[in-house]
Amino acid sequence: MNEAKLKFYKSLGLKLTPQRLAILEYLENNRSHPSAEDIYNALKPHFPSMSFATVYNTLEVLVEKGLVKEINIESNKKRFDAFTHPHHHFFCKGCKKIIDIENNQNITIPKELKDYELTEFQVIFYGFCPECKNKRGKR
Amino acid sequence: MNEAKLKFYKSLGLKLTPQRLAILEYLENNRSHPSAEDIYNALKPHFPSMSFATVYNTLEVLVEKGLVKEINIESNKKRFDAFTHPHHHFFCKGCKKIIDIENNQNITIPKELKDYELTEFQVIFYGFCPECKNKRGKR
DNA sequence: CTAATTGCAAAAATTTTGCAGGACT
DNA sequence: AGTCCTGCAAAATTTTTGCAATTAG
Repeated sequence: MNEAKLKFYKSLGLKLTPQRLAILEYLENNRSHPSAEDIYNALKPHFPSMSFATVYNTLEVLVEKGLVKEINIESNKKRFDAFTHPHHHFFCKGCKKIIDIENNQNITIPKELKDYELTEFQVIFYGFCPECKNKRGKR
Repeated sequence: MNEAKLKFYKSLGLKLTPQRLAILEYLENNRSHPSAEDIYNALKPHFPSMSFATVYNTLEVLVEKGLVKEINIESNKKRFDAFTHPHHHFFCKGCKKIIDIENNQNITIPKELKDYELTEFQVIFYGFCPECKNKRGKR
């Protein structure tokens, strides 16, 4: 991670512990939208003493600071995304893969939300990726 | 529940136990997108012996048969919706309320999904409902 | 009558919490 | 040095499972 980024993180009041940096870096280099467990498993070899609590604590802080987004698509499992520009997602119902969709979508703000405060929206596409589509065969 | 509906449910090969009927009816008369626990709590007074397993089993069957949809918006909690026509949702980050959005949205199918099987999509709007908006005050 | 469904209790999966010791600034 | 962070273990939350007893068709 470069100097500028380090400074930026410090400016948010974050202590830059090795574990925290590793989690951030892992997320930034990884567009697979990993779960807390994925992150834990990936980093465990490098930080044998690291605990789940640290992963969860760190993710919570990163989400608070807006550096990471929480994705709730897969049932009962949070997944995390360090790509924070507005974008959409495709969820494969077979292998649970999530891919980023960067198309612009022309969303109409519903009149029902007139008196609401709207902070963001996203489109989620569901279906089967090419591999899973083939595995299930024709129907 | 009327005759025609009962016949329809039977035609799907579903045994119509009192618990199952109560769950279905509760969902059909309720657009709050309840969780399994909400359903359990609502029906407990009428079926003191009913267990969580029954609620979960029933919901699973109803989802399989396409009578109910599972909604994964709130982190780590499944919610259920008997309104199965395609529609969108608003999620209040304050009180966790989910409301239906029935606007048509002109979604562009992304070219990234060319070789994918697309089964459905939905737009999720996030923000604060009028009550929660006021509670948090201006910022 | 038979297979499907229920209820119970235990287990699984994921996330949260309290606290003591340790590390970052 | 002081505060924030880590690691551990226990708890909390939600969902799933195994199995014996019951019930709908």
